[in-house]
Amino acid sequence: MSLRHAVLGLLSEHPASGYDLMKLFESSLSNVWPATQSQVYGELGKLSAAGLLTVSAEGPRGRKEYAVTAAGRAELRHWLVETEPERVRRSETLLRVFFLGLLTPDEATAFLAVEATRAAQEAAALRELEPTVDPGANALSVHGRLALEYGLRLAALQEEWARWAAGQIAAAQEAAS
Amino acid sequence: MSLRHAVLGLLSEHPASGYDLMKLFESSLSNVWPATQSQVYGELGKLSAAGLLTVSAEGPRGRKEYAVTAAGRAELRHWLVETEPERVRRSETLLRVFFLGLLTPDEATAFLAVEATRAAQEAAALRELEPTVDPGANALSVHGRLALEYGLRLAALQEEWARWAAGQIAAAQEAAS
DNA sequence: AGCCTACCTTCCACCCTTGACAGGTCAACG
DNA sequence: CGTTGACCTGTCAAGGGTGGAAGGTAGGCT
Repeated sequence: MSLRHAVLGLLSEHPASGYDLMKLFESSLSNVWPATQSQVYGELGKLSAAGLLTVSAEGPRGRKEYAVTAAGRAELRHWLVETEPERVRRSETLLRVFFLGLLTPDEATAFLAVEATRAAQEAAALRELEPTVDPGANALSVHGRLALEYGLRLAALQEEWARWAAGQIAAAQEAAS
Repeated sequence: MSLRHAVLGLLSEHPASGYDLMKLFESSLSNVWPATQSQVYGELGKLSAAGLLTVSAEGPRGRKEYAVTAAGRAELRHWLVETEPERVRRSETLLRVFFLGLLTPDEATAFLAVEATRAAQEAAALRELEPTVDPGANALSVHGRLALEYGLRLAALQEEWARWAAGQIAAAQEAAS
């Protein structure tokens, strides 16, 4: 349901083709809302059928450039201001944590260790992304920095938590013996 | 794809009916992996057809109690030890953050303020859940505590981040004027 | 005895997401 | 001139998640 708004939002900066949008998704937005190409093209079709987008230009290879209409901007604004974001937290990792008791303590701590290093790697990857986000570039990147910071903090949290949890398991093991 | 493992995991503690499972989901697991009743019953059917579960007892109102088979335990273990958890981070809130530039600074900070109070409320709700998780009760609750701690830390992170982000926007606004 | 509530299962229709496939065109380089 | 690679759009099947509706039974309370 939010993909449509992601597309509207990206196009509100400047008109683009489906192909362009895919690149935008891959570069910046993929971390918060991944999308496949079939989804993007499908959504462009639906949005223009609904009058929220128009084909603003046609290029070389059948390229169609879409631009947001007034109705599209209104919808985007409506979404941002008057609707509540849906928060479904579904974490396969945490689901596994619930069942860690089915493993031996060693296996469980190993799992958490993997989790910790993974979080560290992700933090490193995000830090490499940091200079990419040029402060003055466009309005999107300004707020992209905020999202990036969130990602960094989250990765740090995950690493610390995983280490702490491994410690908890080790402590419980000692208490039992 | 993980719902099947959530069901297997819950049943590995003790046998239960679909109705029982729904209550378990609502009480503990819903925070990390929500499920609807249609999903649960469907999954029970598929799992017993696949031989990972058996009907261990039949009760009053057509109640069927399912128990994990040896194959089911093997599958559960396989999932825990030999497969990688899927990590798709899809956050509608962060998606909106990317497009906060379409709002006035005041509207944007208001959005973040809502986010901060929401995180605080969630933390409070989780803290109320804390005594529910009895340390010695069952193997599941031991690790449930770990998941709960994660939730608490995450909520704290979200609140702090939202306040920080609001500050960033205010600072940018001042710099511009 | 009768009713209400909790118990308990099952089916269906819709949407989003994924992944794969299909197909076509322009530009540049050797 | 021919091939390669980047560009560009589109369709389809399958699967998971959501929400709602339907339908029926046991136990307890008045």
